Amino acid sequence: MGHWLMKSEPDVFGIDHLAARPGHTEPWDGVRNYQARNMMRDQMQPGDQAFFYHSNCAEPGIVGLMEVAAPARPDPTAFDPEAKYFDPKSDPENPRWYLVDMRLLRHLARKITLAELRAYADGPLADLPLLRRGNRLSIMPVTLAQWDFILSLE
DNA sequence: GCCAACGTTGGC
DNA sequence: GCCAACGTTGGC
Repeated sequence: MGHWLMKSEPDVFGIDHLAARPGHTEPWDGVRNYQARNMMRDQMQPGDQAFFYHSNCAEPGIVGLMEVAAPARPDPTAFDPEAKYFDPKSDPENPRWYLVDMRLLRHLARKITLAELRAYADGPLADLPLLRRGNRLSIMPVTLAQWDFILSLE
């Protein structure tokens, strides 16, 4: 089973938005980065778990746990001229963008902030992409050791 | 709001 | 294939 970290801006789609969805499940659409797409399309499997990370907000951090609810599929918003993330170069016959459906497992008992994670950047979290300078990946792999360590902070 | 870092685009 | 220009991300 794989482990991941997925960013979302709480003002746009935060953990409470996910909690309010039917089945606590939502298509993780709008990802328009090839590295992130490749991870969703090629590596993420149903049952994989992911941290829900709030980005671009006053206190960024991990706020919940999710699981992959269904295998990757083409992102339909790429085909919709009305959609914010419409991409005319994505052809339904040869889709450019993919998504996975994510289900909320639970909120964390407390937010584990980016500042707190940084305290371990020279230790157990040395290789966590989130802590690398200039990191902009919205989806990234987390090793089992990193996963367990972060959860132990809760 | 600022701005560093990064990915993408497109001219050549 | 190079690389400058541009747009976006995201912490602060």
